[in-house]
Amino acid sequence: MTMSNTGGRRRPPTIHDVAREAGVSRGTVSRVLNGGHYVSPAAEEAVNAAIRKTGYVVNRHARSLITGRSDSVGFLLTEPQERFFEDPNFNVLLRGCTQALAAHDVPLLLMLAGTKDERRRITRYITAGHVDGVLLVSSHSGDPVAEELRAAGVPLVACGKPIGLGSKVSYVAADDRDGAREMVRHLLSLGRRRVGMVTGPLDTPGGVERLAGYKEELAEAGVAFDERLVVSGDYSRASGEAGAERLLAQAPDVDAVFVASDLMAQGVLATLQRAGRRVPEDVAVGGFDDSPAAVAAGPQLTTIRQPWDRISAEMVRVLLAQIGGEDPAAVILPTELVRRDSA
Amino acid sequence: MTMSNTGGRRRPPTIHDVAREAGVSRGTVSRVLNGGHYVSPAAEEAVNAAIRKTGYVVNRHARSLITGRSDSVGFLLTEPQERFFEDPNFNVLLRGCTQALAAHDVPLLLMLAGTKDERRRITRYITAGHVDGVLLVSSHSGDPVAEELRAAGVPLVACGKPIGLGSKVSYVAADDRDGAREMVRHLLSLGRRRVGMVTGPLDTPGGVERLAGYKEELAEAGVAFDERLVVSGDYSRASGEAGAERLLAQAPDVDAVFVASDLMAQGVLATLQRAGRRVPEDVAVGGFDDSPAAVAAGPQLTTIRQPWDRISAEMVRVLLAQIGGEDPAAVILPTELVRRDSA
DNA sequence: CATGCTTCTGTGAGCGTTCACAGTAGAGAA
DNA sequence: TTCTCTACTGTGAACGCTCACAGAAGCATG
Repeated sequence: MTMSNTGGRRRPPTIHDVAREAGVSRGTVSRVLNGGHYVSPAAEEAVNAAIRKTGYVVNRHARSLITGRSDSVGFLLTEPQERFFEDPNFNVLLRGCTQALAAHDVPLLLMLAGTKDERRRITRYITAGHVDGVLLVSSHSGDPVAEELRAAGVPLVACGKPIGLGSKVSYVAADDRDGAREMVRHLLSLGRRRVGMVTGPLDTPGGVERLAGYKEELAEAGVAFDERLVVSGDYSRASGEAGAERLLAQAPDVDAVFVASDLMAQGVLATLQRAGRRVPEDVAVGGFDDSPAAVAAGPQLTTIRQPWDRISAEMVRVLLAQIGGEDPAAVILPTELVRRDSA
Repeated sequence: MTMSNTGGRRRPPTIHDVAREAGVSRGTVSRVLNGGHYVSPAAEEAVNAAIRKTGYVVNRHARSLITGRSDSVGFLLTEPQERFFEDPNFNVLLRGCTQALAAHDVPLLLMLAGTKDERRRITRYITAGHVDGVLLVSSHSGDPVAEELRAAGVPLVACGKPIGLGSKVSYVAADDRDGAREMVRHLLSLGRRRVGMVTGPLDTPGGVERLAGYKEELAEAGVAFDERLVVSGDYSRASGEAGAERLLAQAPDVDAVFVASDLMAQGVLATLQRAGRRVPEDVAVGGFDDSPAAVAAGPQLTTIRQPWDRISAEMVRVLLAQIGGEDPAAVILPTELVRRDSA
C-alpha cells in the first residue's frame, strides 16, 4: 500500500530537542526514559521538565529498530470469528486484555485468521517479529498457526488449555473441573439425586473437564453414575434444547440438570417448559459461564461464573513475563457459584 | 516497561541479505518492494526469487522511521465500552474493519478510551504519529478526544455522523432517514393508520434522523402527525418496554409501532404481549438494525438492516484515502427492509 | 599522590530502511 | 561523432533512537 504524509502535521520533537532543552545529552534523556538508573536527580528533573515542555513522545519505530522488539502484542483469533464475536465472554476477554496491556503502554493488534490466506499472512507478520508475543484465542482442534508460532519461539499465551500444543505453551483457564463440582455439589445440596448433565463438546478440554467434575462430585457424594443422565451438546442453544429432550426421554425422573453452558441452559429451560416441568421445583437447572444469556429470559439462571476479567489480566501478565524471558506457565483460576432462581 | 529478547528467535534476513542473494543493490530491492518502477524484469525476478528464498519480510520499524508513517491505524472507542462490546453491530463493525484493513496489509490497533487517563494517553499516542489514522466509534456528545485529533490533523473517520465536530470530519453512516421512511411506508402499506414510534435518543443524529424519516413518510402519505403516538427511548430493551407502556396509555388505538432499535423492539413486544395485544394482528411492529435480537424471541422482527459490512469497508476505504491525502468525505449507505413476522 | 571505586555524563556507531542523487549503458537524433 | 534522452542501478545520507564505551568527577582507601 502507499500512504503519503498528510499536510497538517508538523515534525514532532525528538530526543535531541529534549536534550538541548534540558541542557544534557541524548544519552541522559534516554536513560531517564528507560529506567533512570545512573542519572542525577538534577538531570532527571531537567529532562522531565523538558519532556513536558516540548511534549515529547518517544518514537517507537526508532526504538524498535534498535532494540529489536516492537513493544506491542497481537490478539489472535484463529477460529471462525462469528462464534467468538457473538460470545459476550469473548468481548470481556478482548476488552480486559486491551486494558491490561494499556496499563503497560503496550498496544494490542487485533488479528483475525479466518481464511487460509489470512493465516499465512498473519503467521509471517508475527514470526517476522512485528509483535513481541501473542494472546491466542483458539479452541478445539490443534491449531496450525499456533503450532507454527510455538515452533518459531514466539511467546504465546492461550486462553483455555490448548490441545496438542505440547506442554510448552502458556495458558490461562478457569478451573472447569472445580466449577463443575461446585455446581453439582450445590444441586446435590438441594436434595436432588437424579442429577443429569448436558456436556459441552468432548473434544475440548473445557468440555472434558466439566464432565469430569460432574462425575467426581457424584462419586464423592456417593451418588451412582448413570450414563442415561448424560447427554452431549456443543454449547449452542439448539443443542441444549435437543439435549434436554433426549434427557427427558432417557431419564424421565431427572430432578436436576447441570448444563455446561448458559446458552445451552437456555435451550434446556425452553424444553423443560414445553414438557411441563417447572424450574426449579421439578427440575433444578445449573448453567456455566454467567453470560448475559443467564439472565436473558425465563427463571434467572444459577450458574458458574468464569472470572474473565482475571483471565484476561493473567494472560497479559503471563505473556509479558514470558516476553521478558520467563518460562511458560499455566494458570488455573477459581470459579464462583452464582445463585439465582433456577436452582 | 522492559522487554528483553527471548532466546529462541534468530536474526531475520534484511534487505541487504536479499540484495546480496539477488546480486543487486539495496536500492533495487527497495524499488521492487515499493511499486517496482524503473527496475528491469530480470532484476525484479531475481529479487523476488531472493525474497522467497530468504523468507524476507520488510522491517516495518525501519521503514516507518524514515517514511514517517506507521502503516497502521487505530480503532478508537471513546464511549463506555460495555455498551458497545455487547452490541452485535459493533462486533460486526470491528471485525469488518479489521478484515478490510488486513486486505491492505495494515494492522489495526484497538484503543479503548474509557477513563480520563486512558483518553490522555491515547491522544498522545495518536498525535505522536504512532498510527496514521483513526477509525472512530464515538456517539452522542461532542467528543473531546475526537476534537483534539481533528485539530491535530489526524485522519479520522467516524462511524455515524458525529456531533459538533464541524464538517471536516469524514464519516460513514447508514441512511437512517430513508430507512425509517421505508419502514413507515411498509407499515402504512399494511393498511395501518395509527402508526406510533419509539424513538432513539434525540441527542444523536441517528435518533433524530429516524424520527425525521417517520414524520416525512407520514406527511407524504397524508397521515396526520399525532404527537401522542411518539415516545422516546434510549435504544435499550427496558426503554422499549417503558415506551410501549406510555404509548398504549397515550394512544390505545395504536395499530403499528416503528421502534428505532431491535433491542427496544424486544421490549415493545414484551409489553404488547403483557397488554394482550397480538403481534402483528393487533399491532404491527417494525424494528431497526437487524441485530440478533431481531430473531431472538417472540415473533421474528421485521426490521431495517444497516449494512454494517459495507459501513466498515467504506470506513476503511475513506480513511486510507484520507491518509493518502484526499479530502474528508461523508458516505451515506442505503438500508434494507427485512420482512419477517412482526409486520 | 596514586589508585580504585562509584556515580554520572557524553559520544560514536549502528539498527534496516527509503530517498535523493549521481552515474552508466544503450538507443536514437542531430 | 556527439549529444540527448530514457531506462535502469548503486551509493551515501538520514530517520530517531539505544547501546557500549570512554571518560569525568567525587570520594574513600592504599
